[in-house]
Parts: sequence; C-alpha cells; structure tokens
Amino acid sequence: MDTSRLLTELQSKANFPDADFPAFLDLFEPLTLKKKQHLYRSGEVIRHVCFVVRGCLRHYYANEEGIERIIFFAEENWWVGDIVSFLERKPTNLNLQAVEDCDLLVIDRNNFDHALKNFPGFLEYYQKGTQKTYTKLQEQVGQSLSDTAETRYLRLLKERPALLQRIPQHYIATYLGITPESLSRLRKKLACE
Amino acid sequence: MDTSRLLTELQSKANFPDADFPAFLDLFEPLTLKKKQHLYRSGEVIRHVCFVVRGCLRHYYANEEGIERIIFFAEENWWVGDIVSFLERKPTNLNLQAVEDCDLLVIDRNNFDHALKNFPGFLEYYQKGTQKTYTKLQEQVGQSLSDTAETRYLRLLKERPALLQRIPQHYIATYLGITPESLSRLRKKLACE
DNA sequence: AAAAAGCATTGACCTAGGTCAAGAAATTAC
DNA sequence: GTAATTTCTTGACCTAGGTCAATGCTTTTT
Repeated sequence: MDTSRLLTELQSKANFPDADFPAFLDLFEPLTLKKKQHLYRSGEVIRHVCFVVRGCLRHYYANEEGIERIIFFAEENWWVGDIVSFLERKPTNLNLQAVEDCDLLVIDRNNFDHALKNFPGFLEYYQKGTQKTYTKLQEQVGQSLSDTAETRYLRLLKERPALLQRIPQHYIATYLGITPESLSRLRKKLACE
Repeated sequence: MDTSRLLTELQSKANFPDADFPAFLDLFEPLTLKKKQHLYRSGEVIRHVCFVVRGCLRHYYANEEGIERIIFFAEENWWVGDIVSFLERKPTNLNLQAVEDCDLLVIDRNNFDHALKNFPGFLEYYQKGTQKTYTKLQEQVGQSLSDTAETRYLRLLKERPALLQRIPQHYIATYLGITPESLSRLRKKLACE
C-alpha cells in the first residue's frame, strides 16, 4: 500500500514536516476492501475515519423504501467517515461501500485525538479541510434545490471528469438525484447537441 | 435588547458559568436591523458573526439570473454568518437579509478568537454547534435530492411550525426549492385532504 | 383615506423527469 | 467459453412542478 500518498496530501495543504510522518503513520491501520464490500452501515457507531489510498467509495443514505441517495464519492486522497458519529459516539445514518477494490488507512478515535494534539501540522490540515467541506455542503444544498439535472451533470463532468470514467452510471444518477433512465437519456441528448 | 438570551442559549448546550457572562458579553456589539435590510451581500468579506436575540433573517444564494435559493432561516437563539468567509477572509457567496426587524449581537474576528481561547464553555458550545450544523447540512443534501416538495413542506411544518407563521410564503417556497404558485397549490391540496 | 406596493391564489398550458417494461451490452463467475 | 449477473438503453406513458398572465387581498406609505 502506497502510504506516501498521505504525506503528500498533508503537505499539499498544511505545513507537515517529513520527520513527523513515521510516528504519525503508526497511528493508522491499513485496511483493504473488496468491491461492493461495506465498511459500515446505517445504525453502527463509527469508530474509524479513513484516508483513501487507492480506490473509490460511495457514501449514501438509504431510506425506508430502499431509495438510495449518494451524498459523495471518495476517491484517492479523500477522507471519509461520519465525523459526527465518530466524535459523539452516536449511530450513523450513512452507509459506506467500496465501488472498487480499495486501500484505506484507518485511524480510531483515541489515535485521532492524539494526532490532533501532537501533530500541529495535522491540526492545521484538519481545520482547513473541515471548513472547506462545510462550504461545499452549503453550496450543494443551494444547487440541488434549484439546478436542473443537466446543470448538475455538466458541473460534475467539469469538476470531476475522471470520476465519471470509473463509476457505474447508475450511481452517478443517484448522486445527481435522478433515475438511471433519465441520465441515459440526458447523455444521449447532450451527445447529439 | 434582551442579552440574557445568549446566556440561556450557551447554558442549554454547554457548561458556561454565570460569572463569565459579563466579560463575555463585552466582546459583542448590539446591532438592530430593520425589516428587509441586508447585513451583507455576496462579494463582501464577513467580519462578524451574529447571534439573533430577536427577529428572523434569511441566508441565501442569488445566482446570475436573479434566482434566489434560501439555505436557511435564522430565528431567535441562532447564530448566523458565513463562517468560512469569516475565518479565511474570503468574499462570501451568501446574502443575509432581515425578514423582520431584528436585534443582533455581533462579534468580530479578534473577539471571537479571544472568546474561544478564554471561555472554555464557549469553545465547547462552538464545537458542538459546528458538528450539529454539519450533520444537518449533510441530511439536507440527501433530502433535497430525492424528496418531493410535499415531503419537504410537511417536514418543515413539523420541525419548525412557528417559522411558517412568521415568514412570507414566497420565501418558504424558495427554501423548499419550488415556486410560490406551486406552494400555494400544494397547501390547497393538503387542506382538502 | 387613497394610492401603491407586496403577496397569495387561480387558470391554462408546458416540460423535465419518473415509472414500468423489454431488450441489448457488458462484466463476472464457474 | 458459457451462464449468470449487472448495467445501460429505449419506448410508451404519466405526473409534479414550472411559466405566464390575470385577479384579488393585505400591508405600507403618503
């Protein structure tokens, strides 16, 4: 597993000294997931937060009628986990499933606290990341309310073109809030234009 | 202005000693807004975060075509402000407007930092609040994608019945992501059932 | 008290996207 | 390499919600 990705990621957004990395990495456990495997499901209390070294996962709600709503796709260099469940020890409402075979680095609550306390570079990285995610979510709320499926699809195509190459189309549809059929028709329409 | 509301709010969610309150309150400035007045608009850098003592405001995006998307209504005991713009000194994309005459307590960046450092009860309150807001946003993303306008309206009616009494209906429509006409028809339909 | 502005309602009509069903392609498993 | 799943596409039809325009009902303003 290529753990150096984690260092590269930390250094791209915060000031994290090379020398700290071995001790920092020790706080994590490597974990691999097979395609379609779940890391957790709604109702569980999340004990770990993960860094994605390789692969891709989907983070989604599933309601009573079996309708799934993907809220985001985690690819390489992303963190994933329900931070609230993790910090407050409450059952999560989310589900996390590997869309491809994945390599993850997972850290539990104690080690996470320890990392925030003892690695100032990580604290900086964490705080910046939290803020960014928060803004993204806020924008997503605004957009999902008033943009058409076409607008949302074109935005995704522009912002994450590589994602569309690796994710089955019906998951993309669920993420956009439309049916697979509608996405298929939408793509056909766009191809003709 | 009834500043004791702030103390009550802090104590309802964190451990905040009465004795600390006078010094804490000193970090804020009172501010009143007339109905329809804006506290800020898209493009400005937010210098303050506000606690709502009395009144109600709407926090919204406005896109190029003049379409507005309300992401939330702040009522008494809520905090409002674009935390990312505030912390990172970046221009905000949001607009904040009073829906009624409002009494606010505003705190600037320096005082906010000071408060987090020197009042542990406030830090506790802040961290809990941030997490909660984050979860709420995540849920909102899932819901706005797949729920019908009717479902969203009924949920709002259940969760914030008092809000519907004080806010003009066309704002509620914008919050739900539908037109005022559609909301009017939806309400008519529900009244008949 | 009258005029003006802002809101809510209603009707006629339109469109994006949903639903259900059937095949075609593409993967995966044996 | 064939069978079994999954995934994607297409067609026929339906519905929630949008658009535009007209008409009252409330608040404000003067």
